[in-house]
Amino acid sequence: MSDFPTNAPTGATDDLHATTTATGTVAGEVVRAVVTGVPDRVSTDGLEAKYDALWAEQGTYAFDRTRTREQVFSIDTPPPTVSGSLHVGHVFSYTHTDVVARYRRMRGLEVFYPMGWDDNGLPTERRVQNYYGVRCDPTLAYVEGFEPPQVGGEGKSVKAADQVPVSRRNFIELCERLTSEDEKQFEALWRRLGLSVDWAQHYQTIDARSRTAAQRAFVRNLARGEAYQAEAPGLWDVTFQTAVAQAELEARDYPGHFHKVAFHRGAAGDGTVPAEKVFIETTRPELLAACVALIAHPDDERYQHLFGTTVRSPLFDVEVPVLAHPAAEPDKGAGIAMCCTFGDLTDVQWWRELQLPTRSIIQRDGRLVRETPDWITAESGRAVFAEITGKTTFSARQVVVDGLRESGDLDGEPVATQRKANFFEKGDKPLEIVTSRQWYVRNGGRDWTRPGVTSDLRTELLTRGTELEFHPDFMRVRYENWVGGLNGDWLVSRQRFFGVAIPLWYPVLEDGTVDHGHPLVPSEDVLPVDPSSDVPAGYTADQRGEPGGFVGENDIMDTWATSSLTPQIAGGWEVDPDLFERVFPMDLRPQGQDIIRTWLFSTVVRSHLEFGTLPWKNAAISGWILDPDRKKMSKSKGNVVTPMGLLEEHGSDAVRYWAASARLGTDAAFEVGQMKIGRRLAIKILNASKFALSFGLDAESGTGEIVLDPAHVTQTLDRAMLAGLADVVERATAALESYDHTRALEITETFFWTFCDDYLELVKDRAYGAGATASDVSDETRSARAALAIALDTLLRLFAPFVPFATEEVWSWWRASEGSIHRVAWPVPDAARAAAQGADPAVLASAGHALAALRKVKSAAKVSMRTPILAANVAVPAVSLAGVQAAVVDVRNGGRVTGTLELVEAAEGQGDAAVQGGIVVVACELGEPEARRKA
RNA sequence: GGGCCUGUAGCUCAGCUGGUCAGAGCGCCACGCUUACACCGUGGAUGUCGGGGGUUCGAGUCCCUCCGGGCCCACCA
Repeated sequence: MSDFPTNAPTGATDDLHATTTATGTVAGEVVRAVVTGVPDRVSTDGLEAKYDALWAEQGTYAFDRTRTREQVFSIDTPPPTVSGSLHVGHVFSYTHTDVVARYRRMRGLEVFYPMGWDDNGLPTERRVQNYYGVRCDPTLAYVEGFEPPQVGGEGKSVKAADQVPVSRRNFIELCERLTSEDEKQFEALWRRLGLSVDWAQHYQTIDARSRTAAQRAFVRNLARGEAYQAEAPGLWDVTFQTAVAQAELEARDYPGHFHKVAFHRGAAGDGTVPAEKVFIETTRPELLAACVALIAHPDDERYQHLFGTTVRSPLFDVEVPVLAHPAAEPDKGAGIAMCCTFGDLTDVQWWRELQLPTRSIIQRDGRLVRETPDWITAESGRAVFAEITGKTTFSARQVVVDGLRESGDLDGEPVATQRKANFFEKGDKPLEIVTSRQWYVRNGGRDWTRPGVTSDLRTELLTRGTELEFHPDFMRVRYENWVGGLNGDWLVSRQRFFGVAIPLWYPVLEDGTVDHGHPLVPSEDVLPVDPSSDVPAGYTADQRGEPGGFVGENDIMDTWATSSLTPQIAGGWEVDPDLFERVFPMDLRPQGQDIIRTWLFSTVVRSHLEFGTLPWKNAAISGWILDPDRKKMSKSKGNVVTPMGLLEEHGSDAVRYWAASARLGTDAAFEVGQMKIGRRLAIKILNASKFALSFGLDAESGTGEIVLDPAHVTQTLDRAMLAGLADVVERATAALESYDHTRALEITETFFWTFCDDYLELVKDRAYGAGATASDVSDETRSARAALAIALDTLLRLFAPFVPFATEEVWSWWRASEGSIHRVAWPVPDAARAAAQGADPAVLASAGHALAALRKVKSAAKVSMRTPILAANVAVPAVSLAGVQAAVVDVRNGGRVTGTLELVEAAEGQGDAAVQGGIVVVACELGEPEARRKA
């Protein structure tokens, strides 16, 4: 990918931007809207394609990079893994982000909303291998114009032997080729969902810009002493044959057996001490040959006499010391442990602290070494080992256990046990511990303070955690637990082939050995480099691997080493400084809770080390999608219900509604029912809007002018409705400000249904203004029409972040000249409140209850709602009486009361406040149910 | 073993700093083709707010405890 695309605003986008400032109804000004193009029959079908195209054409979501940092709201969007497939969980969480983006945009902020694609890492590597039938071999040279042996080996894996080895650069090119296809599909889905992403702002985690950023960050870490290499025992995956970081660990149940094994203590030559068997218990008897000591707790009574002496191992007959160490737990196993190099991390601790020798027998492929080790000197021991050389740990265990049983050193039979073992999250064999040279970046996992700084890095990072606003707040605990529990620095090197290379070379000394201690570092201006093909400064290509020459670092970086830089990559760090200063530090990082320890934390580390700041102010954490049976929705199940299928079946607004109904940080059920409700809401918005805009239009053309003039709103009921709406605006805004989109939606939705069911029913007769012409309407009619238009204007804006397609459709019927609704201002309560003239919102509630009471009579009488009421006596609680009276004309119209409507104050205890606000129809005379006249 | 979240009508969930908080929608029942909407409308029924203690004049709402569900970390002898 080339340089960051610039977005010089076009004329069209310029106009749209201009409308982001508060104007019209939002500012309480008079707006004259021309209604055109309201369809006879509304539908949500096809809105996605129609408006996606329009938004793209008009650049509705294009980022205007003339804005300053204070005017920008920047989002560090999670780059989805393109080699996987999107599932409903993605739709869910990305919708949350989009709601925030749309809200902030309407608040007048210029939203920087990029999209990245994560094509780094093992899933892509495997997919490229199978798709093209190749594998990456970094030792090979780049081949210009390489064509893979096959294209489209989808689904079936190609045997390693049949894969054609290619250079890393060729492999990366194939990756980019393949993922660009995936990206098209992903983009199509996101567009259909209505994400207001600026599609000009996108990146791939393997593209040149990302590789440059990752290498630049690493080189700078190195220069500041934050990156270092060390030769040390570490967790190792034998399947993938790579080192694994703490963050990639997963503890899983793993079946094993306890073996009670005897070590032998010989009798003292002078006969003062008798021969003794010392029993240990182990689940890894195959490591017996790697034993370097037996270790018990210093206070353990049982072993006091053994400390400082030696014992001999069974079968191999190797002498090992018995030592004391507080990490030994007396109540575990036999209380005395066999320390091997290396069975687990405790062994590493003992080995390090007690300065034990290294006796490694497990190779990087998970098999035992092929040569019998020299520390086994006894003939019998060497003979036993010869039987297990080159075997897998599993086979070796069989041999050793059989041998122990035969020699009588196995006490009893192995006892089955269920233990926890560490696994690489993508692997299926327990991790081994092998010694290797690796690169690390400091992350507070080990004590470290920077030169000239007194604070410890871990403390600094914990402080950053307190500065970051987590939504919901309790997610911070996960960050703190993780940072507090780190037990080592961040292992960033991986012994894989596909990924961003560690940008280093090493000198080869005259004797042919590689001098890892003095890496050759590229200057930043030549990045990105691939050390396997590029040549360090001052050397020539033919010096590669030669004495006096150089070798390239073969390792690549952890995928998180790139992903931890997404704000820098998307923001154009060092590539586009002008952009970077307008968007960084970013405002928001949305992400899943499962990657707080990886993505979130590593991004904080990188930003802290490089800039001494947080990478963003807010972190919005979405929950999981659960199956109806309350289990986390599995990938397989999630793929059965494809996101695109969902959108096609229910409509994007509907699916968004379902997603937006779930709070941040809370798991949500996959609920088709919620989507149906969302669809209903979208359709209701279309229908109610069509109705609210229909009054006073020219009957012939269906067009006309609607005047949104607060001064026209003179009637109490209309003012009360707007007073209620003002409260809704205030509360919904407060909710969105605190990242509580669910609440904002709920508040708006509740009001909207009241607006439809009660207010619209109450005022429609008055709004029709029977007999009135367009130019000559009564004040009452004009008031209803203005109130309807103002309310609709506000409601559409409130709904726009959640239901972007239906609201845009309605907007297009009467406000198209103002551009997209998604670029107009978010409403403020003041405008509606001013129009309400201090009216009490309760008037609408009271009138609505009165209407409901009248409807109840008809419902109970099983007659149509059109049935006229000839006369009625209605008891109204004192608190509501004035309100009902103030809107009595509308109540009569809504209830089709043709005769007398007598309102009396309800007696104490008359009516139930929970039912129609306590309003009771005491007596009622129904007219002829005209609905019965069927053709 | 440590920690976080969660348990409210059949289902999905609201109930914010303790006092109309016992709610919404779906589903269910009955009715209704009303000049926006049958992809609809109107009305109705539904719960010892997981169990048990406690604080309080008063507790889904605070405290303790137990039980159930989900998740994170630690635990590899």
